Amino acid sequence: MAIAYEEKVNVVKSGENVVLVGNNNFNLTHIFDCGQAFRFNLKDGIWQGVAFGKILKCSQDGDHVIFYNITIEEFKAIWFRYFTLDINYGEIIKTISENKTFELATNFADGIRILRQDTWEALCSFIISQNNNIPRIKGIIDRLCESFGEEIESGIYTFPRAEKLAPLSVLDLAPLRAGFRAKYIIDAAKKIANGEVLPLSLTYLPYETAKENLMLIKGVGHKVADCTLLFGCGRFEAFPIDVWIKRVMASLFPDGLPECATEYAGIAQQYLFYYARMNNIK
DNA sequence: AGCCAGGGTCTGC
DNA sequence: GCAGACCATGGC
Repeated sequence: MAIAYEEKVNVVKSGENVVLVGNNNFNLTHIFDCGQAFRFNLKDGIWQGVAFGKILKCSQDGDHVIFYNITIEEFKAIWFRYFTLDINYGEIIKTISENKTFELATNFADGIRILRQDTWEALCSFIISQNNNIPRIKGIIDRLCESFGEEIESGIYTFPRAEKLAPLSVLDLAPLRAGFRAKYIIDAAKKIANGEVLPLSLTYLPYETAKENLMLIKGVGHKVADCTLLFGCGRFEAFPIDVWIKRVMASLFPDGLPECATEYAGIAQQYLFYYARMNNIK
C-alpha cells in the first residue's frame, strides 16, 4: 500500500524543540525572503514571526530545521500545514524543470515553498503591497499589527482581525502611513467581516469565481486577487503577474508558460519571481 | 534628486 | 478590452 506523502516527512521532538529532518526541499531563507510573507525577520540567526496568532522561532542548519519551544502537536496542528509539508516539492520541481529556464530558477531558488497563510492576512498584506516596495510593505504591516493587533508577548503582536478594522475610518489608519491604500484595507475588512467574501469558499470555488469574488473589494485587481488565492488559499493554479513577472514573461516566455509549468503555475511563478528579482533579470 | 515600488481606479477610446 | 493620468509614501 502506498504511503501518504506526509507520512514520509520526518519530524522529531528534541528537548523543548521540534526538528524537521531530511531533504524536504526546504530553505527558510528563501521561503521568507521570496516576497510571499512579510512578518518574519532574521534576528541573531533565528527567523521569528507570527502567523495564525502564534509566535514561531526557527532556524536551519542544512537538512535540520529547528522550531523552537513548541510541541509536536502544535507543529502538526499549525506549522505542518503552514509550510505545506503535505506537498511533494520534489515532484513539482522535477516536473517544471523539464523547461530549462525553470531548471535554472528552481536551482537558484531551491527550498522555496509556497506558504499557506491566513486568507485575510494575505489579502490585506497584498492590498498594502500595491505600487509599494517590500521594506515599506513590512513597515506598514508592522504598524498595523502594533496599532490594532493583540500583544501576545512584549512587543509582539498578532495580525488584527478583519472585524477589528471593519468599523474604522481612513483617519483611524493614518498612523500606518499606508497612503491611498487605507480605504482599500477598510473595504476589504468590511467585506470579510460581513461575509460578502468568505475566506473558506475561496479555497474550493472554481478559480475564476473565487477571483471575481475577491475583486469585488475596492483596491483588489487581478494581481492582488491572485496573490490572495496563491498565498492565502492554497490555490497553486493562481499566477500573480507583477512588474517582474510581466517583464520576465515578455522576455523569456513570449508565447506563454511552458506546458510543464501550468499545473503548478503559482509555484513556478514564485521560483521565477525570486530568480529574476535576485539576479536582476528583466 | 529623482526614479520606482509584488497595482488599481477612473476616464476616455 | 486597452492606454494614460493619478494616487501617498518612502526606499534606494
